[in-house]
Amino acid sequence: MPARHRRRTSGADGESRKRILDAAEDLFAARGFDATPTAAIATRAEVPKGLVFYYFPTKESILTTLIAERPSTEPLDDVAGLAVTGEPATALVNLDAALDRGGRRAMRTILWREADTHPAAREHLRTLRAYLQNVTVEVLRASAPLTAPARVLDSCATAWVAAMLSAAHIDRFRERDDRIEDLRGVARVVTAGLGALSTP
Amino acid sequence: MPARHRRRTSGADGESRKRILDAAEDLFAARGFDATPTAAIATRAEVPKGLVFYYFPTKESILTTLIAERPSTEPLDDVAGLAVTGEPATALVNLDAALDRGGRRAMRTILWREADTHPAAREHLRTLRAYLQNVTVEVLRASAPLTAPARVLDSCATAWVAAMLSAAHIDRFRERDDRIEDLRGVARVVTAGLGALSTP
Amino acid sequence: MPARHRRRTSGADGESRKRILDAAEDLFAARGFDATPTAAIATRAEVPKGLVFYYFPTKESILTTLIAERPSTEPLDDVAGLAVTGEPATALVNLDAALDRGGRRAMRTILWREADTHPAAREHLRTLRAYLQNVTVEVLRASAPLTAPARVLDSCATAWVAAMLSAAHIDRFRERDDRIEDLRGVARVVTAGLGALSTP
Amino acid sequence: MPARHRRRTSGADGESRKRILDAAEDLFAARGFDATPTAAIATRAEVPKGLVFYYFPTKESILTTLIAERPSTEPLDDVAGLAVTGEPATALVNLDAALDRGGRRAMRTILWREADTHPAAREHLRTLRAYLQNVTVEVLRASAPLTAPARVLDSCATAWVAAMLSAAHIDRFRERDDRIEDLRGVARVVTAGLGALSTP
DNA sequence: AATGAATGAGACTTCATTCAT
DNA sequence: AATGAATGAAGTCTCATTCAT
Repeated sequence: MPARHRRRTSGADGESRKRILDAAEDLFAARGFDATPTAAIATRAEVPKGLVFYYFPTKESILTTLIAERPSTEPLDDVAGLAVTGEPATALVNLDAALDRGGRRAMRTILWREADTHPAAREHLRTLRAYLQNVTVEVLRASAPLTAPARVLDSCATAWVAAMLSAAHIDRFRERDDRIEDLRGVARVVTAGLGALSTP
Repeated sequence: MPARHRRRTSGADGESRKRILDAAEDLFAARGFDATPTAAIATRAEVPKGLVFYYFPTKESILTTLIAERPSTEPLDDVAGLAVTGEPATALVNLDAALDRGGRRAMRTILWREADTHPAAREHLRTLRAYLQNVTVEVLRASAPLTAPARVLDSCATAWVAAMLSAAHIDRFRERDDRIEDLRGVARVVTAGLGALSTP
Repeated sequence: MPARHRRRTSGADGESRKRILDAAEDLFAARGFDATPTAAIATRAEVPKGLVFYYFPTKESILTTLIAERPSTEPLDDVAGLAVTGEPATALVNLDAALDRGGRRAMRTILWREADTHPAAREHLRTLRAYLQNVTVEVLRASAPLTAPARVLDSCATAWVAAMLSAAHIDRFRERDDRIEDLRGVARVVTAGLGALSTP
Repeated sequence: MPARHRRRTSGADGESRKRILDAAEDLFAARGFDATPTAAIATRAEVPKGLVFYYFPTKESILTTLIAERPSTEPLDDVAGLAVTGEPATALVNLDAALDRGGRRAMRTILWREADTHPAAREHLRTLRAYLQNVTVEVLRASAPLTAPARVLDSCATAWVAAMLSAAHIDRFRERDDRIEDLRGVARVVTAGLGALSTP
């Protein structure tokens, strides 16, 4: 006997809509988009099946909405605050922590998994990468004592972004502590490299 | 009008089996496992639908077989040969090229996409990562003129592996040339860092 | 040209579900469970194929539901009323007629055919047999003038139940009239035996 | 890797044929005809799949052959020997034992299960029933001291055949000992009835 | 705005049977 | 006489989506 959904007096408007998106985010991340039936989304959201299609014309549009409305990383409002003058390595690690704090783990999983198939995800990823690169350059510039050529700064940022993304995505099955320890080491190497390639 | 398959008298042995695996590899990489119907595999392999299940009891087992039989990266038989004494940055870039040459791009795409859902893929990825880390350490040791503490070498390798994987996987939608240019820069930073953190 | 089903707005509640069970009952009885495609059930029920699985998650569950919901024999509400004092043979024949009237022929066919393979059917059959045995004992006790030892009554009931089941199941391919004629003879023998083994 | 069947030097001719029939008999009895794939028959017979169709043009013909060649009950060669003058009840129980000894349990299971769908099985069952009826009459006539009218003898035989078939088929899920105990009781009732309805 | 029965295309898989060797 | 790869029709089941209420 299917659990009747008592006519939800829709506390705040759009309450159901949010529940649907929440459910979809969880399920898409856990099983993948293709392997998630809309019926499962409705069940987990505790709304009737029909309501899903009332809010979203297609299953695809649930994904699109998720990508559009739920940032994988909140824009950092105080990049300068992350800098630690004279200790760029610490600053980099801070940056990773701040980004990790701000974002939605599930959304990142979804974005990468679906990037091959859904242009919106691909596009989002491109933007994200560029943003990370810029922020990293900023943090390094504000923290490193020396002047480095733009190209060197860029390469350092590329290395660090790769390390962060690797830790978050590729190494997502490893223990969190191990990943952070690895990141510290990489930060040291990158900033040492930055120092060596800068003019005093 | 369905293309009748004239009874293919198994020209070479295992010919059909190979065709099926080839087709699956291509399609899984292009659309993802879930989005690839077994019928599409049969069509692309130019074998009748039933034959797919003659060789592989389930769709899942096609994926498992692919992961077991088709290495994402051939083991490098001459790691030492990649070293360039005194020029570790060049050596690193060589390493990336060698790995890229040896492996199957499609398999890598598949492995990462399905890692969340298929344990076999996850396991394979773990092994791959460890292998890359080891090889990178070897190459650096053989190329760098100075003695670096093990921890530093490890961190450098971690950084480089992250860069290679990033370039191959995360940045797979960018132009190939751009990615290689980026890798060169990262190699320079990493080796500079290695030098700075080593004892002369 | 596939018969489009105009969207049947569930006239009476559970209407479609009943149609599906009806169709399944007929077809399972006629061809057997294994030989009945779910598509045939849908066609006969005049519902779209998908609806069958909306109501029943698996084909097996259609059978289980049938066994659970559709009695092969209605419980007799007036056993005493079947008794004919002094004429136990007549009473026995009455009993058979009453049971035959109350029950669903198709369900019995299904139950016996699937008993080897479906535990639910086997269990149901066991219960049915015990019920028939009890009812027969009651009818005999109420109709026979003499006092018979419990063991004798039991054996008479066993004989009669065997005869009824044989007539209904094993001899189901013979003419109905022949079977009834046979039953009358058996009733006479059994009650004569009962008389002979009773104390006056 | 499929178990290669070493080219059986076909010890006695028809060895494979027998193995196939044996396997089919077991499997049809256990799972039913429809639920038994020809591949399973080949596997259990330890012959290659193709060989099944070398000996039998269709799956159906395996069943037909089984029914034609493998009697569910061997014809009793010494019916008279079963009689026990003056103790018809004992004689009846002897008869059941003799029949049970002679026959193939599996074949009986198959025959009843497939009777609804396969005419050959139905026909065989009809013949079997008639045979049992005749033999029972013979045994009773040879054992009972009194002369009974033919109709009474017939009814007694019908009752006994029903009891035997019930015990063998309908009660096949009960304990064997219980069934035999029941049969003894029924034999007593039937012979008592026979006595009561006979003229001295 | 909300609901859940209804719909049918299509997915994976099974299997009797064929046939070149 | 024997073999096992090949074939395709058909079966069970899933699911996005529609729609009357």
